Amino acid sequence: MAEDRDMPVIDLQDSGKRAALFERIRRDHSVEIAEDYVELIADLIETNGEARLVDLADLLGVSRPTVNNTIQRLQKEGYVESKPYRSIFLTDKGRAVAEHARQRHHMVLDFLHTIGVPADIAEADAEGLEHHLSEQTLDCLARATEALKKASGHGGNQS
Amino acid sequence: MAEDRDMPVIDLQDSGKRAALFERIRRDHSVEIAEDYVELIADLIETNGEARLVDLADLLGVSRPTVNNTIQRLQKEGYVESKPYRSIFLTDKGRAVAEHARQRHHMVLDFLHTIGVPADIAEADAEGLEHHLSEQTLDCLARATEALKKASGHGGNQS
DNA sequence: TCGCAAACTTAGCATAGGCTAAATTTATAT
DNA sequence: ATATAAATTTAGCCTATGCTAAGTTTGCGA
Repeated sequence: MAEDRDMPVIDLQDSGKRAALFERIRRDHSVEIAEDYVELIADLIETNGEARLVDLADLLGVSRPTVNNTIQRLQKEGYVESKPYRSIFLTDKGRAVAEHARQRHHMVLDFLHTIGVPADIAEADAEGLEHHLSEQTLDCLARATEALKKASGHGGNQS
Repeated sequence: MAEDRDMPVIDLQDSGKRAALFERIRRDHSVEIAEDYVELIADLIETNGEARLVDLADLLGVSRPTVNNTIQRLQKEGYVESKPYRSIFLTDKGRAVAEHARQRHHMVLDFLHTIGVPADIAEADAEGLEHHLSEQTLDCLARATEALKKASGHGGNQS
């Protein structure tokens, strides 16, 4: 009744559900960059005392104007604060996001190391994975990591 | 020597390495959509006998013109073939990508289920995660999944 | 067969993120 | 104190992905 054509076997009635998944992916993309920036700004402030545009550009591997653009967006969205020609600071919102991102990053990394992924590959993959984990999954991942550590811990190392 | 300013504590010498990670992320984005489309086209062909633009649009939750645009890009890049006003087919290259994507999808889903993520959340997260796993990590993930199944299932349902 | 509805395409627009080149501001060093 | 270098911003461009509205084409049913 919902389909006028030839009633395909695939679940087109449920397309709304499936579509929602992809919608989340698209939404996530806009958040990913915010997280990467904010996390990096937090790192820079912690280690350097301040976050300069030029350092962000170098570390992210993009041009200065690109960073400038993004910082202005992040400022509009309330993650960062900065006055013209001055360095960049996090808002409370930004700090919260950075903290959260860092936790996820560490957890993913810990997991990847535990399952035997070489450090450099783990670093690279974590960067991509960390933005796509729900709280639920993060939770389960932590438990699984513990389980695996215990399992391999007192028997020895897995190959 | 490399830094003219005040020699920050963070590893700016190594910014090239870090930048490369983010570069990969950015590159991945353009591939993600291709994979999603191609995977879905394969599904539709398998279940319906053909992949229509209108079904892709419904399932992806985007407008028809958007699908049309993307299909034209994918055609230029050699993943799909289609003549005007006709349905969409995969090239060999497209089929290979679809197969690969599907394998990763199943593996990620299997893993998430194994660590106890509820099915609907697993579906949603898998959609985001599956594009960011290197071969190495995929391999380790498969082994970890087996290990966890064995550990938790040795009284139960494991084949 | 021929009209109408569904499917597809085109046109025109918006936003995000990328770039280079050219201002502009800030900071430094002589 | 001021020229110059470094950092930041502005301007203008590009591509990808999204949208709506308005054409085309296809194909089905009366």
